[in-house]
Amino acid sequence: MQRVTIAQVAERAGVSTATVSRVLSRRGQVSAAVERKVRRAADDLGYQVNVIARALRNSRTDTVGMVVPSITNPFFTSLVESVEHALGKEGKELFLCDARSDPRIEARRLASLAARNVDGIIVSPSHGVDSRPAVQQTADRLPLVQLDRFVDGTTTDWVGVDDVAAMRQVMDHLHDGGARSAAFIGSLMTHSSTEQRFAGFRRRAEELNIEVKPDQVLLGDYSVEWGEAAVARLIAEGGLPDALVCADDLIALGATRACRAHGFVVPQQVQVTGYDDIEFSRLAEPALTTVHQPRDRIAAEAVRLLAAASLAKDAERGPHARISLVPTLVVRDSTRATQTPPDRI
Amino acid sequence: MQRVTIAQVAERAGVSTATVSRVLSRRGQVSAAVERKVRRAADDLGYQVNVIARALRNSRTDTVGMVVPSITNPFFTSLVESVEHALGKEGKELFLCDARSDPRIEARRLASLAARNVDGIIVSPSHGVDSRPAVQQTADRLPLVQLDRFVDGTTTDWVGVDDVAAMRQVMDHLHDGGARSAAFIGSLMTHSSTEQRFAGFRRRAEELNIEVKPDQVLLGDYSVEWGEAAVARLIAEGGLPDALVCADDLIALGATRACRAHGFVVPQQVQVTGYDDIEFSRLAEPALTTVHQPRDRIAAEAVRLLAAASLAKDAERGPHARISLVPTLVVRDSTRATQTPPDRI
DNA sequence: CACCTCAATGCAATCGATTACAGTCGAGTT
DNA sequence: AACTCGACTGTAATCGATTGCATTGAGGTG
Repeated sequence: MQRVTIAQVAERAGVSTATVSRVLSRRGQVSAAVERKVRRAADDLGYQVNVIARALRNSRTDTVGMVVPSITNPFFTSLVESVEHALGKEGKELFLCDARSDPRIEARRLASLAARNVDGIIVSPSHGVDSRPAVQQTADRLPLVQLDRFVDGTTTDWVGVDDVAAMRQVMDHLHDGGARSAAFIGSLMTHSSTEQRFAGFRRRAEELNIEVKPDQVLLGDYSVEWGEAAVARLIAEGGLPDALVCADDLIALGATRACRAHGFVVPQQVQVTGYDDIEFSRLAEPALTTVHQPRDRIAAEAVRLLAAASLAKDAERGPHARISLVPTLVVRDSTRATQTPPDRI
Repeated sequence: MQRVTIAQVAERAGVSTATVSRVLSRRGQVSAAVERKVRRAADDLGYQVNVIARALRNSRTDTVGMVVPSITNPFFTSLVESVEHALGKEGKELFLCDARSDPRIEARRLASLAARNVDGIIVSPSHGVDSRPAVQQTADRLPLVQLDRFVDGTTTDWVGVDDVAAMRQVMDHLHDGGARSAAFIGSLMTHSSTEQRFAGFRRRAEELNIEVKPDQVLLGDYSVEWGEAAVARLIAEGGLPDALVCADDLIALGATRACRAHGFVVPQQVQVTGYDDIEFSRLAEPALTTVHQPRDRIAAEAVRLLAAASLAKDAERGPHARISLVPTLVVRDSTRATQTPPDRI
């Protein structure tokens, strides 16, 4: 159970700990003969560096921390996977934390990551406002990149997609399919992502002359249940519009399900769109039209930014980057294809 | 950017580092006046312990490592969430790793966790045989609990569900619904979970006199795609049996989808069952009948075992525990309820 | 042959927090 | 008054790996 230390390897090889360290970390000059002896001894004893001790000395851990609002949301899960993959190429590891969509838990996680001397942090903040203190404070102490969502009024690097451009594509597509009225189902405006998506939705709706009744903008949270509840409410309060634009796929899946449960045919009577392109969106009945986020690109950019920030020490930190990538619309069966003759033109 | 150390706090408070440490870690006697001074100084400077240094000294990190085959599989994701929750109550944190279903990556992760001095490891091994060396080796060095799946021939603690009992429930239910023949769609027999589930399936099928054609046992992997492919193959090779018993929900979702795509009505013409009860199983069309795993219980037991193992030092490690919990069948719409008169009796 | 250079190696300090041990001091005992 | 006890506090060692500086010695130069 007790671990093998560098001192034991040194003794066995008949050299000093300094030499062992030089061999094992490939720094400094060591004669071939000694190198062989040391490696031999290390292998025999099954030596493994103590990452903790090394980290203390080097104040580098080769570990990046990541905090997401919810690990059960498939979008974040696959984002995490992409990030881990990107980090792997740099020989770094990922320390993943779930904030349970609670800014207080999020703050604890961030503090804990900082205390662990991670080399940098990637965070998708849980709340557009309440997450600010913790995020800003953490960003002051070490490299930090916000992903997908961002906190209002913070100055850190950010990588995400252009929600407004995405919504323009969605609306154009729905319009092509004959939609003349639409509802928006999102989360409370406490996430930048909902804000942006709603802004894009509203602007393009106006331009295309698609009607959006004030009481058909429903805000809850990112969950299947909320999608179901929102549709139930719409139906109870006067019926469905031509299209339901949802701020994420979970909501859209719930919405679709509720439509069908209430006897509405998707997409003939109501078109439904999602956002994120999680795996299950393709399995729904009907398969969901949604916005595909380029997760690998997002992850790669985030990792690149972190690496850059680690190099540029304190003083010389330049202005922060805001990288927004262009997402693509994935047309499936929950909307009407352009070819389909619209119902009422 | 540079961190505040205990020495700076000590200087500011006009005491020694020892005293500061005693105050901050609530150990040893310190007069009220001094305590106040120290806390004051610590707050003023925004002191935060350096977890790395503490870990080096104490050789405890209050961190548990967890390795799962795939973080994109919703079952594991929710298991992770449960574990994190259970650990939180003990003031411990979770370091999560994804093995990408590859025993080699898994081995690297395990080694890396050990090098980081985690206090214990929870692993759901990727492979029933190839994972052995790494798992056993790691278990020899620190407390380790296997979750859900386990590796053949290892002697470590394990927590999971009684797959055989679960399959008995599944088969009884299908039989009640009139099934007289069935196919099994699972992963290759490289996971203990598939093995156990198949064993339970086969045994109960015999007892109930349900026909299982040898070529209707299809083994692939835990994925939606495989479920789809397997059904396509069954149809091509002579048609579907009365029931499709799937080793997990992803497979079942794919299978259901394929059935419908080929014009088979579920559950009237084919009954389908899953395993795990992931969230999306309830959203499928039709909603999936599946086996619910008591994730919170599993997680709690695992955490308890780890804590126990950490206490009992080396020598006195008793025999290893194998805890199997009883899962429950969740009947939804992809099978025929008992009441429904079977088609052909 | 005296002296210099440079590769190879060892010594010891260092990272930051914890803690065994020792010293100080005031109050209580005899 | 001398002594004991215990509450506080400080000194310094410790965890394990890394690294600046010093040392050694072989080979080269004038």
